[in-house]
Amino acid sequence: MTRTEILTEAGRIIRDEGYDRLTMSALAQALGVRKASLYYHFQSKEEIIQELYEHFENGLLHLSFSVDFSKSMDVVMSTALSHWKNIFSDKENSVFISLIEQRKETDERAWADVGSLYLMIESQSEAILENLSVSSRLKIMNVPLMSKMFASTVYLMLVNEDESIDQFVYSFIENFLK
Amino acid sequence: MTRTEILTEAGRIIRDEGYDRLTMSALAQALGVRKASLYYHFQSKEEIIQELYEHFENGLLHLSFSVDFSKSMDVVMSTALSHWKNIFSDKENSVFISLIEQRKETDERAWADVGSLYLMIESQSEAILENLSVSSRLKIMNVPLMSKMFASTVYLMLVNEDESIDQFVYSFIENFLK
Amino acid sequence: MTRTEILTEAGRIIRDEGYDRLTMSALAQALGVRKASLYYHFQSKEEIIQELYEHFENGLLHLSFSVDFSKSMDVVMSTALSHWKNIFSDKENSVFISLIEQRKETDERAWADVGSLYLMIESQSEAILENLSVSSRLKIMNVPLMSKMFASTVYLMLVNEDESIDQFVYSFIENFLK
Amino acid sequence: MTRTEILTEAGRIIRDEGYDRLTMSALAQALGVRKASLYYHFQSKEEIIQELYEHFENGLLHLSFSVDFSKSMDVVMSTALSHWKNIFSDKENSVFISLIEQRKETDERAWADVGSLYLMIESQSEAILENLSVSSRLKIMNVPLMSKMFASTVYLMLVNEDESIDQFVYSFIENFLK
DNA sequence: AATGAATGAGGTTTCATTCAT
DNA sequence: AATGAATGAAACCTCATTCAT
Repeated sequence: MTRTEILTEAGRIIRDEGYDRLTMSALAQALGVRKASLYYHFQSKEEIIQELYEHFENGLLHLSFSVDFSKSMDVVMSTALSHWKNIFSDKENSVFISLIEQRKETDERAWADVGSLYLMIESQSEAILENLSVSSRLKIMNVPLMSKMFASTVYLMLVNEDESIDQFVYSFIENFLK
Repeated sequence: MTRTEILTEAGRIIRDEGYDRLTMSALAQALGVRKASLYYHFQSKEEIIQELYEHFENGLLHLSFSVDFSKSMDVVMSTALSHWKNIFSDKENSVFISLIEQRKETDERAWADVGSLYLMIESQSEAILENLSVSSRLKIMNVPLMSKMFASTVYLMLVNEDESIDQFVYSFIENFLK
Repeated sequence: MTRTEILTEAGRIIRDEGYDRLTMSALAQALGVRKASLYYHFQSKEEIIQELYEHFENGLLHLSFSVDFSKSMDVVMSTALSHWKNIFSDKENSVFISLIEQRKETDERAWADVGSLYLMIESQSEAILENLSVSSRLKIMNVPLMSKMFASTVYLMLVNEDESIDQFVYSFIENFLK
Repeated sequence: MTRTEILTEAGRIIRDEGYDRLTMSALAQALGVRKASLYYHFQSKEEIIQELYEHFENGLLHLSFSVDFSKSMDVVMSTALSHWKNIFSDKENSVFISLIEQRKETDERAWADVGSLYLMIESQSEAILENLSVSSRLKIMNVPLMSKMFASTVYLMLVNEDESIDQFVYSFIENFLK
């Protein structure tokens, strides 16, 4: 059993059964190991949780994302959407998102991470819309305003695993494409 | 001590200290009462929580909201915004919102309530935008799309107590007012 | 089960089985009660121990002791000896003495109490010897010096339950009686 | 890492942090080694402790001590005092003394060792006082009695690291020197 | 000579709950 | 209407020890 295996299982429990079901007993049992063994790898339950945060903060929140703006608007938007959907449906990331959504009201770190996650979507949205607008492919006047609205919608749908997100994005394209 | 007093204090703890800090001990102590006394009023902790849900589902989620569309668009939107802000900043409601946000990943009822809450905002937004659009006061073509985006943004800002919500709404008005 | 009963049993365990055998499990079992019940009466194990200290500090260390110096030297010394022996053989006090002797190297409070206990013996010894000396019944020149030596010997014998303490005191009287 | 290094560090922990802080984990960590490594050198924690006892019983308690009684009383006493102070302040011995003082109520071996240690002081004191008395340099009649008192005082002061021990011995000399 | 990994036993504490009063 | 007292279950954690490598 490695640190990573423990973290993975801990994440799985948090996402599938809920944060408050993550107990050292449950974790040990799920790993087919005795409780005490967990303490060989981690000093405390808290350390496990902090490591989960760290792991994902260093990964998910620092993902870079490049778009080829020479492509048509359809393609640009589809690419972005795929990118986001992949991020949010990725097994590992979904653990993190579940964690911070459950803990954001209680744990300042989670709260900050929720903010960062939203900001990631918003800033990427703005970059895309800005570019498309500048290249006169979008009939949008107030880009920052539109970006905020677009990002909010996308963010909410991603977090809630709302499957109609594709439909929304296509609608958006249709409506604002010049 | 009444059922209501217990519920109020339980809500306060959930909102101010977090759901997992709501223990029968903490609740009793906060009420200046012994633990056992709580069981005179409620059969279990679960009953307290379910009652909290019920109380707010019957109140907050069924709030009706009427707008006087004879007023100018500014006034209509301002009124709606005030209405929403009042709802979300209301002490009692903030308890509920905090509860469902903390429990939505774990508790199906909370998940459903989060959905309902969002829907409330969305349907009211749509009604307003629809009306303003029909009366030609808004330059919006696709009202459902715009409503979704508007509602998502407003909802996120309300939940996060983002104080720039006024600014957002005014920007929106400026941009889409004919 | 009362607080006092718990304290009594805790003391008994410390004295008879050793400080490190005082566990909440052992204590509960000895009292015919479940572990959790102890926490109704005390917030923590530490609280039990501090209460043991307090109980005895307020009792044993503040014992007043009056001697009738009109009696003969034999009687005065016998009385003092009985007084001390009673104190040290008293069941409750022996618990405290055992506690502080076991903890004095680890726990500052115990260390201070050991000091106080010795001082009690020393100051009472000095008072007695001083009086007997002033009334010319003792052939002692340097009373403080002699008191210190006498008190040290008595203290060590009391703590170690050395049964030859009577013999020592009688020897002392014989030797220094005018 | 040698057996001796382990014993030294174990002793250091006992003296500086207290017997109950001596855990195999703490010991290993202090030695910059993994827990399991300790079991290469010792079969058990108990073996470490027994070895500590043995080591010091064979050393400290069997120390011989010779005095040159041709010197003046001042010198004889000063020499004895230095001898004792050196023993008790010696780093290695202080470990042992701390150990037996902490364990004497719990561990019979410690109890016996405390007795032996005291006896060492007492018998050496008696030898000195006897000699000085026989050679008419002390105005002491009952040497055994005086020795016991002197030894008790010295012992207590040594164990408690009472720095006024010099003052006490000088007072004693002044008072009983012929 | 050392250690990575695991573990059984047991430690303190918290929790929701019960029940006689 | 309230509570004093108790409790089973389970939480987190520590400890000495083992064993294959």
